[in-house]
Amino acid sequence: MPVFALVDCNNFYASCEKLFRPDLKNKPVVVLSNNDGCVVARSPEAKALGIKMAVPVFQIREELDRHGVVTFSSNYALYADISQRVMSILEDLAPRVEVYSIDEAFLDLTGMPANPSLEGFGQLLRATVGQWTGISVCVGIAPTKTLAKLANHAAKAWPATGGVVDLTRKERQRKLLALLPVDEVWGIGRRLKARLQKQGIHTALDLADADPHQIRRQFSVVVEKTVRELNGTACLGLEETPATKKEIVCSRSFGERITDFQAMREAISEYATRGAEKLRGEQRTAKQLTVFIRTSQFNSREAQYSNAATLELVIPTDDTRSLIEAAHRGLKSIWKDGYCYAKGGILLTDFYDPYTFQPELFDEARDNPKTRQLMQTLDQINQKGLGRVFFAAQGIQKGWSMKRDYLSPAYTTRWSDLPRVK
DNA sequence: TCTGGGGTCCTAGGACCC
DNA sequence: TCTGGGGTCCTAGGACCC
Repeated sequence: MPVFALVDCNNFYASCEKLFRPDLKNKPVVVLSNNDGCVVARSPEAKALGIKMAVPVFQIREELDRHGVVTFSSNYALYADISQRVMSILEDLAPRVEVYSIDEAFLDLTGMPANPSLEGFGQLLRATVGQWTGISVCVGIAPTKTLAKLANHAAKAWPATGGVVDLTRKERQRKLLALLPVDEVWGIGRRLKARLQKQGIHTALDLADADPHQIRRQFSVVVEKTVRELNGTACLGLEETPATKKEIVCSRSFGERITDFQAMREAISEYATRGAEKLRGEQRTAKQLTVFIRTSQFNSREAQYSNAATLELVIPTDDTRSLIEAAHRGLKSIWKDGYCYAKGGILLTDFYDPYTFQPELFDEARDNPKTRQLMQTLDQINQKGLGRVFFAAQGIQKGWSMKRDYLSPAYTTRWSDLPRVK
């Protein structure tokens, strides 16, 4: 029987911020999304105050102030760095690891001796990660990934479990499933919940007991697999090597609304540049680029407009200049004056390996060793942080760039920001 | 005034082919 | 009168995840 463990960091972003601020111990802390828009992480103290996940900040500003909640803008570089430390500890302790997201990993514990118990092993993971990084994690153990997710949920919800739940036994599985609403199940979101409820399926156990064939007919193979996984049949395996990306998106809400073409052109150039960097990081080239712009979907009093243009490049490329140029052409074709734009971005698709693309006979091949060298040099300079080199099209003023009013220092990635011990 | 960003997978329907 | 059927590829849209 396969055995999976899901290790999930508790309140990850909020915990990262607290690591370097001992003065915030026992204080409520929240972390905001890009642009300081919504709440995306809460410390236990903030949860206890009843602050909800994903709520727009402007709606609870007064509440945050009243309770002295400390707010942080997302500091992605910091979280990624801490995440790496946690993951490398897991990789040392477990035979096979799938890094599933910035704050969770699946482990394959199949064949692991039951002595010390699986639960004991879970405790070892918790203790080691806690001691070496200061991040607290919970562990769920079960014969399928979907059940391991639920076990982890239980470990978080009930402190009496000591942060580890072993759900390898059938009776325990059914006992837990009966307690959980169906939308706690991995893969069941808002829409599916509503549709399932119409059929009298309310708890995770109801879903486990549904007929898989009928579920497939009425919903999809995905939901069918979920039903089987809830019954202990593993349909999803451990994926150690990350699948190669099929698309890359760079998109942001603007700090201030954009109304003039020149500013939008700068923003789109910036996204095309970021996209090209990501592409080179993945060692891929792209043959398609989509530009999109939109007004705010939340403001019903403003005139609404949203549009996208997809361009085919002559040859697949990772050259920032070609991608900026294509993005400009696309933007020009969809731009309309007179709207207050709230968001824009680019999407790269149709990927190839560099060097392996066969151009058509008359394609003009701009992709040559010199371009490649130029881009490499550019990336190296920017990685070293020697004062960023950038394209004039990206602009200098950047009134549209995102709001990050409560950003913490780069404690772990910038020398000048290292925390001091007095 | 102020509402995230980056992904994946599946399905249905149309175009096209033999 | 009666106008195939099956396969593949593409795209748009829906749903979900963290």
